[in-house]
Amino acid sequence: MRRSFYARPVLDVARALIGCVVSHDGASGVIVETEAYHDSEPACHAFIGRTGRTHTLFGPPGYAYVYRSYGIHALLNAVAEPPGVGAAVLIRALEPISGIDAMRARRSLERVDSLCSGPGKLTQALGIELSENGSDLIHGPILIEARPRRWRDPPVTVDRRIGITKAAELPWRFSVTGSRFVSRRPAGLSRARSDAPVA
DNA sequence: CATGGGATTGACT
DNA sequence: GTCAATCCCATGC
Repeated sequence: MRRSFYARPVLDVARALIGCVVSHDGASGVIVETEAYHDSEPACHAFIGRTGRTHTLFGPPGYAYVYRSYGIHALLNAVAEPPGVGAAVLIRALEPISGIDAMRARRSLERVDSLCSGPGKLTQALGIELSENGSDLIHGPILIEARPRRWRDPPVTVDRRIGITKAAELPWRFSVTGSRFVSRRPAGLSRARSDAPVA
C-alpha cells in the first residue's frame, strides 16, 4: 500500500482499511474493525497537542502509533492525514488468516474467533510491542497490505466508538457487517448474521 | 517527585 | 452484570 493511502481524511482511511491485511512476526489477519481518531475531538490523544506521547500522531502518515492501554495492553494505530494533523486509525479486530498456531501460542487460547477480537488481543496475537511505536507500516516489521480479492468490497457497518467517555456520540467505528471476529457486535444487530465472509 | 486517568481484558457473581 | 490488574504519560506542586 502506498503512503498516499494514509494521507487522506482519517474517516476515509478507517473505512478503507477494512478488508486489508496486517501481518507481523509470522502471523496475519484481515482487518474487520477500526475506529478513527482526530485531533479536533477530545477522545483523540492528539487533542492536547504535540507532546512526547503524541509525537507520532502528528508525524507523516503510514506509520504505527503504538501505546500502552491500562498498563497492560499495546494498542495499534495507523497514522493518517498529512504531517501536522494528529490523526490515526485504531485497529480493533482481525479475522486470522495465517500463523494461527503462533497466535494461539502467544494468546494461550485455542478459539480462532477470540484470538484477535479486540485491540489488545490482536497485538498480543501478532507479537506487536510498544517498541514498534513510530515504525513504518509500508516496509515493516508491521505490514499493512491491500485487500485480498475476496475482501474487495466487504459490507461495512458504521456506529459509535467503544470504551471512551469523551465524544462518544461520534459514529466513527467501522466493522464488517455480521463478522464474528469483531470485538463487540454493533448495537441493533444482536441477531447473528451469516452473510459475512468466512475463513 | 506524586498523582490520576485511561482507545482493555479476563475472571467472577 | 461487576471489578481488579498494571504502567505510561501529562500535569501540578
